[in-house]
Amino acid sequence: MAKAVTQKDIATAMDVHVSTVSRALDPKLHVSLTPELVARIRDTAEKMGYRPNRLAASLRTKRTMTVGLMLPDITNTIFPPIVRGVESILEPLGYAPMIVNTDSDPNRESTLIDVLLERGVDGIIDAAVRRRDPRIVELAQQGIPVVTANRAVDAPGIPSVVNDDAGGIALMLKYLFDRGHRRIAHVAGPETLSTGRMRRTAFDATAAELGLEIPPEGLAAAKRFEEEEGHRCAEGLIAGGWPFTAILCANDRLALGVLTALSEHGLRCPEDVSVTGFNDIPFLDRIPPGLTTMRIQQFDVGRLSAEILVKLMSDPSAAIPLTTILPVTLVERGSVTPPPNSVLT
Amino acid sequence: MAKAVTQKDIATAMDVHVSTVSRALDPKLHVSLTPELVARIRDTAEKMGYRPNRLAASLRTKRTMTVGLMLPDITNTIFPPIVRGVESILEPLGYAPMIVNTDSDPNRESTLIDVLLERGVDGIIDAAVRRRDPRIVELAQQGIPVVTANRAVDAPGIPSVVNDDAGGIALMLKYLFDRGHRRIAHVAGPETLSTGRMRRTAFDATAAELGLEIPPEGLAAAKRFEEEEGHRCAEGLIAGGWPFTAILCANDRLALGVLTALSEHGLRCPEDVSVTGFNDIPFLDRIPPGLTTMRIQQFDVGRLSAEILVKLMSDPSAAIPLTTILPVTLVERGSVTPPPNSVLT
DNA sequence: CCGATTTACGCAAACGATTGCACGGAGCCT
DNA sequence: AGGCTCCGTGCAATCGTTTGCGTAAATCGG
Repeated sequence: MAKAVTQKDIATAMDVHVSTVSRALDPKLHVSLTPELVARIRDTAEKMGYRPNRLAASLRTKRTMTVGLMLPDITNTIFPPIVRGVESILEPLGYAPMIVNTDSDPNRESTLIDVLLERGVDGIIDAAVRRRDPRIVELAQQGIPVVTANRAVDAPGIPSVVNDDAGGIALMLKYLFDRGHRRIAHVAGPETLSTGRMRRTAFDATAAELGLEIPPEGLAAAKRFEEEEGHRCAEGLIAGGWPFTAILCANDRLALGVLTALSEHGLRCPEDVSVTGFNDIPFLDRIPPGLTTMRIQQFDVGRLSAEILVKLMSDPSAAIPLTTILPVTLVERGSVTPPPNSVLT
Repeated sequence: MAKAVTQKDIATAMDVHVSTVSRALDPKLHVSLTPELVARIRDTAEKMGYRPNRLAASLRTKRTMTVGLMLPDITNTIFPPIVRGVESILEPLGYAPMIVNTDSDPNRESTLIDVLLERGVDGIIDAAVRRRDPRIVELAQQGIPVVTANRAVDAPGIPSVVNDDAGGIALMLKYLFDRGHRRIAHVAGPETLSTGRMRRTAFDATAAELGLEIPPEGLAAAKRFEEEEGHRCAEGLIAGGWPFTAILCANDRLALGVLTALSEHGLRCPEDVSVTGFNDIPFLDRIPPGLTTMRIQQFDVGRLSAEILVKLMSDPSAAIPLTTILPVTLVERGSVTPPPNSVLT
């Protein structure tokens, strides 16, 4: 930083007190000042190229106008839209997000929380939260504004903005059922994440509701939401020997891994096996056979969680919706057809 | 923030002066202190749950240990890896990046620079820079450490880390040439970006070198690096009537748009027209027919620009490589074959 | 026209950490 | 043994803004 112009410089230049300058520059003008003086101060400030020093202000006010945004990994395509959604609310209000990537590592997560705290963030949006996440719960209890995005923590009390995981899976399973599938396998996500858990639970519940008997060989659980895990799980399902006609996957990346595994085994999708995903990640429409999936609204997840955080930061005791669930929509593509020997056809 | 423990609290608790505490907590111990005292101070600090207040320190030292990272749009898949590369260098050194998205809008860019400056960033990595970008040049001249990533500005003096755009295009064009293509069209990127310009220039130069005559109808220029623009340009090329056998695109997204347009016109890739891209974005390998493209090393672009910025920040007069060019590698996939009536076949 | 408000601004103390300088005491040299 | 050096620590200013309080001058009511 070069020769920074300070309020004091303006004050001496105009022969008024620095506090007067500070008040004149206050956008909301909390104190009565001659409009004429305010105008003069403001434009000499402009002329002198004054740029407020937020650090000094923050030191005094205890507010940095910064919020921490915790992500598992920004290179995962579902997160950038969340970032933009958060930004869309925060930026106009003068807040700036400070983004960190936890790599889904609890140790890193803890370290990064410290980093955010040292920098004095006014609040945290956590999109990397795990179902059991004592550290973040502790923060919330200490009164630090926290909201989780895309995922939720098991402990109550922390506001979250999530997608309708349960509803989406139920809808998808029924969709497959309606098309004649009865032996439907499931590649579940990590049990440690609310998304993985919710979707798995919804699958089980809906299967029961539909009177489907899914044997253990029809269920596989991924350790991470990654293609390789989808691949591995599909291998397991195939090896299991249960003659499934469809595989409902907990997310798109798992489904992509599943598709790879199927084709390696000479199984075609959708002719031999139908496959479905969840999220509708970018470019999915261009990847054959066109994965039928559940579209989620990531931008809105970011937007709403930022809105809630802002409320929380301005009034810690405000009435806040504890859980906000965003609707999902089924997008049909080419990866689902009636099963080979459908009961319907 | 709750009841923050300060150095003064530690000082009174231990009956020493706050300056002593400050010195004891200094990781590099600039001043001689009894090791035993240092140890005692450090662990009572630990016990009391002391967390340094970086704001206060920054106010005094004029260093925030924060760097601005300017991106056009984080949802564009080539940028997240840059972010991670930057982070890989900065985080261990105690720096935190502050990410902003310019949406390629010069006004937003200028506003966001102010935001970064107000927050006192120690330096800026600009991956959103345009060829003509007076504001960023001005900053650099004022002595603010700046390095551009992935792109460069036309004015000299600002260090940049870029991919071998020229070499990559030359290689790609020769690759097509070697496979028998002689009528090769080009969908160029925006002239306002160094990447668009460099690639276009390299195309022209290499074509000349190979003795290819590319008529105006064989050249189209996209306004943005987006699918729709690729589509539009392809329409133009087709309408132009020049019987090209291949289209070399300035980047993958343009190429994807081109592919769409071709298929809309009943032209198959690669049977009727070969197409190539640049960047090798995620999932490209799974999109038919498998785009042959130039892989760039985005993580390293981020990593190296951060390394250079750090050097620049610690010693403004250090000898810095002004232009760092990273190698690119051709990845062959299915979108290129010899032309229908190849001179070679 | 005088006392009570209100208005418009100055004063100075914070916020928490850093750092040049001062200073008392211990150890060294001659 | 006296003076000098150096070592370890305290003192106080400083970074740039904000804000409670104080106080002159302006305004108002009667």
